[in-house]
Amino acid sequence: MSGGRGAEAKRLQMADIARLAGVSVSTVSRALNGSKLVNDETRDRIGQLARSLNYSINLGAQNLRLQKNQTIAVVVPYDAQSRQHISDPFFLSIVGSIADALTDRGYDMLLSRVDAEHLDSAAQLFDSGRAIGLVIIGQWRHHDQLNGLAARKVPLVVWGGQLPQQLYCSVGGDNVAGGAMATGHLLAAGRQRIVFLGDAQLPEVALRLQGYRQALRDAGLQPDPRLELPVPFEIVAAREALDRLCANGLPFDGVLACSDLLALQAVQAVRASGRQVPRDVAVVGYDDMPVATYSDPPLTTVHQPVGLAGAELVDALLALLRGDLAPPRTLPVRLMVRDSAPLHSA
Amino acid sequence: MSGGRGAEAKRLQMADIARLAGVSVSTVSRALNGSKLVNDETRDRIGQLARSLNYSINLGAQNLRLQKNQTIAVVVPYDAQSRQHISDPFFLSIVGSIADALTDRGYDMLLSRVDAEHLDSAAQLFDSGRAIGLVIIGQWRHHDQLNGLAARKVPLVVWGGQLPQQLYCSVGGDNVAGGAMATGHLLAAGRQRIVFLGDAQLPEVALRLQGYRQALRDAGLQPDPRLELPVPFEIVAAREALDRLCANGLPFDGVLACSDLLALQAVQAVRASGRQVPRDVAVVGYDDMPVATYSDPPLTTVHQPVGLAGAELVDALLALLRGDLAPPRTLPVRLMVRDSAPLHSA
DNA sequence: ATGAAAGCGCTAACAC
DNA sequence: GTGTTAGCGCTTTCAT
Repeated sequence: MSGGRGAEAKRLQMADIARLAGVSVSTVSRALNGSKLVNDETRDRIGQLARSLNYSINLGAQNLRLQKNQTIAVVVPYDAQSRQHISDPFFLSIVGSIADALTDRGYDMLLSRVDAEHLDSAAQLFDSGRAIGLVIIGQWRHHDQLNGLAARKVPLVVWGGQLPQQLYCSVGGDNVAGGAMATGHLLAAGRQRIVFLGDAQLPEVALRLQGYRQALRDAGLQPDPRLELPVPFEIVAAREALDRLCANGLPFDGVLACSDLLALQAVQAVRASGRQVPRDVAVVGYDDMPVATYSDPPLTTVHQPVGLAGAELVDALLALLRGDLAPPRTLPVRLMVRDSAPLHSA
Repeated sequence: MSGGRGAEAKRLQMADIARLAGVSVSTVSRALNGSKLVNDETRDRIGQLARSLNYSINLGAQNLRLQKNQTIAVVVPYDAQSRQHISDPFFLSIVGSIADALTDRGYDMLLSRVDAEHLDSAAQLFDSGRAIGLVIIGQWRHHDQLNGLAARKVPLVVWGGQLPQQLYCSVGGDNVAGGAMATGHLLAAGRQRIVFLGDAQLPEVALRLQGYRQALRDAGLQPDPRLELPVPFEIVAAREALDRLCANGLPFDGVLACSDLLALQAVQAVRASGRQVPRDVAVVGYDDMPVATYSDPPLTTVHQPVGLAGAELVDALLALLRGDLAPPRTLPVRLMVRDSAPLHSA
């Protein structure tokens, strides 16, 4: 044990059970694994004994011997520069969803954080045999690193957008459709100058931006680069950028934000500049986290299928591990229309 | 294209590196562990080789040999009856906080879900050597089971309330103070008939209820049992209970809810019954999740030190593992006053 | 400075 | 049916 001398009794092992039961270790092993080869009476007796002593087969040893392992690593990257912690409700929800899916399927989940600039360091979890596969939450700026891992045959699945030249399996919401849908809604509500909030260096955001631009063009409008604001996910910095936007006099009457929290910051910034939501500026969020339904105003937002996400990610990874093909998967999103951007403004 | 045939490529191991480097496994082992006994040149050469082949020491085998393990299990109980998943933002946040603390200290985190009615089944993670210690989120209805584990010397720390006759180490917010603080605030705001929302079978809730009652008595009021509503954490069922409360004609002008989401359900139920918040009914929440600052109205709520929680839980567990004493710890909470229950009503 | 060999706790041939 | 034995991939005496 790494620590724990203290009150710690030496851990019980199979040999102890064997001695107490008056049989050999093999018999105990067989008994505890429910082998038919062992006498019913003996098996029961050994089972009882083990249970009464809270003995449980050492999984480390068992895995080593059996060359198996049921652990999947779930990797939540963090921003090393801002020392940012896991906090965005969306990441946390998706972790919960994956935890449920893995539990249902009988796998263990190792939750791991890695520097977003070195996503490929996550491979160490696989190389060391710590986990048999990886679920990585987000591509961040390192599509290339993920491709590198896939080229090395590291079994991984990534929550994120589907990109050209992609060697790994991604599962994500339909970001292009989401961006287009949200923008289309704002346009239908009569908004013409729509701000896009999000760092397009992140693939998911880039795809949403693409949908946004397409929707504008479809409406005969020319995207205005000044309205595309590369705010970070980090809330405080985002707010500052928003305040600058509101202060600089550039007119806008709609906002499409790449997360609900970002959208709510936009609401506050707009209000701080003396305008109203949705009257003067309609705001659309992204993710549809619980906060969106309770906020003031409730957010029109693009719903991401978080509940499904865990199962899809896990099933794709398990397919990969079986040697099956796991094509990237784009999950449907839908627009939840609420008061921050109603269809018919008052 | 999602590459990845099955587990084809036989995993690299130390013997392979040894062969390629023309040395013995012992030397490779020493080299990779930075032993001074091996020639500098050889060590570097082996290091390079290993790195270039993405070889990483098999941790399962290493742990078995070294009798060590750096894995902590974090257990998030779930309600088996309602098949409820990890969803309350508070649980998710605290998991994030623990993940950060464990990462900082160099431990791995195994995220595990167990049936809340069988918390003691979490011990299996320890008995099987899967983890060297447990962090359990919440006592639920099974203080007794947790005591049982502690009596068995299972190294565990529990997020929850401090109870009499407690054999295990708990870390939690000051629930009595939180309940009293919130109630005192409502009283100071002139509210007299305050509903308490929460299932007092859960120790944390029971302690908050105790604080609530005490605050009432301190104000010369007699707690009215009809105002103590044992709503579940589960949102839909809670809402139904709230609607019934609003319908049954029992007058009340304040609400203390045991989570922010519960508080927001209360807001909606009150509004659905034709009354206003906070004018007719002031509402106080618990936890101070992000939703509380953005909601309509922003919630007055008891702030729990989630950021601290992870570090406190982990440090307590590590102390236990060192054989040190880990006394239960009650963390300070504070009231965040916002519009759902202002001090001075309009 | 390096190698051979024993063994961590377990399972699975292969005996009997 | 049950015991004996040989490893799973690694570290570490103990030799050299």
